Amino acid sequence: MSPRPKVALELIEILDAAAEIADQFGTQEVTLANLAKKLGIRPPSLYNHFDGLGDLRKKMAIYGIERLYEVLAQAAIGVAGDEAVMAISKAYVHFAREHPGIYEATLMAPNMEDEEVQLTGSKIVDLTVRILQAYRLEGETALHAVRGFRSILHGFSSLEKSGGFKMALNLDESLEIIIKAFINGIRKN
Amino acid sequence: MSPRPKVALELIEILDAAAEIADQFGTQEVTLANLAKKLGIRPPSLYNHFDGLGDLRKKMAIYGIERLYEVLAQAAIGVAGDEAVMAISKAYVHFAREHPGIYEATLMAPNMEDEEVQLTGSKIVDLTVRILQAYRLEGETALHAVRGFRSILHGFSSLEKSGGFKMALNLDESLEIIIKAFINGIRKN
DNA sequence: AATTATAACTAACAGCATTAGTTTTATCAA
DNA sequence: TTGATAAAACTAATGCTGTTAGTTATAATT
Repeated sequence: MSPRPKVALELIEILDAAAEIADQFGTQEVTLANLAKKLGIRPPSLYNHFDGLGDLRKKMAIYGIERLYEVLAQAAIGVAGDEAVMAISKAYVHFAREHPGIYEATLMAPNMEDEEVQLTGSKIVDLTVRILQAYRLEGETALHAVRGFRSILHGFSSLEKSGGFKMALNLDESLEIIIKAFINGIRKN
Repeated sequence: MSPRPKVALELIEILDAAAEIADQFGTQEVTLANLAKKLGIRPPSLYNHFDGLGDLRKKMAIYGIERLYEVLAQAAIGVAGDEAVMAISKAYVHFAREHPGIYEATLMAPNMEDEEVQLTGSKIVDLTVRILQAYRLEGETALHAVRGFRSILHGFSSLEKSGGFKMALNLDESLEIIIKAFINGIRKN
């Protein structure tokens, strides 16, 4: 109840708490006030762990991208080709569905050009590139294809979350059809 | 400089001002304080025109969706099939590029389930459906395809804006390749 | 000409991020 | 064992935000 507690708060505990708020109530509810309340400390004390709200958002973005990467990497184990593409696609969308707050935070860094953010994000790009190597695409086509997949997955997740898909039409089925179509389209010339 | 001016402020002027702030400085800068300053009035006066920040965001979303629809509808005039799909795709991405703030506001309504927001958004969906009719897709496939196109276009625009595409690779070229691939994949063989 | 409704205003408040300065205590060196 | 240091909490205060309440001047209407 006083300065310098027995065991100090770890950054990871703070990020977990922030992620919980984000998933439960939305990213706009992860304020320093709410976060401090959840942790049982006062808002200014958070400044001992990160440099203000912008820095928290950046750290949450990196934290979220890393969690997403782990899920995708797991999904890609032991599969290849179409099966691998479908596996990571489903894993991506399911992650965004189960962790809407963390996923949203993934794109909420104050400066996405930030080196650390880019570096973490490039792990996902690299993973996708590696999976697409099965298709032996020529030249820059593979890179364009990666952009295509990321667009589809992010766009689908984003629209699903914001209620953009209103029609009574199975979402997982949509995803499967969309991914299959894009794979087939990329494959042939 | 006093109550009840000669000519009252119109809602459209307010939305234009808000859109200008959004495009120029980002949506997070369209605060009631900034908006009032730009209009030469005091923040509380804005409550005569809409019911708080949430209502402004909703009105901005509708305003943005309508402007986007106009652009897409124009792009679809006098073209059909692949050409039409490519035309509205480019128009969509260019709109998001030229009006990043307005585009972002398009998805920032407090409640995307809102009837008025859904109704405006369905105009874009309908337009896309009509264009895809050229492909004579069977059953629900057309609806899944619409979801695919929206995912690609929104995802691409969103990632481009947030700096997600880091590589030195032409963006318009990527879009063209992605759309062509998806069209080919969706077309029945 | 008198009334009414409108759209501005001022004043005040709560909640937010943030800064400055303080205090307690765990850790480490002498 | 003791003393110094640094870490991590704290209180207090500031300026910004959206918002509400109540006021006033004027355009429009009766």
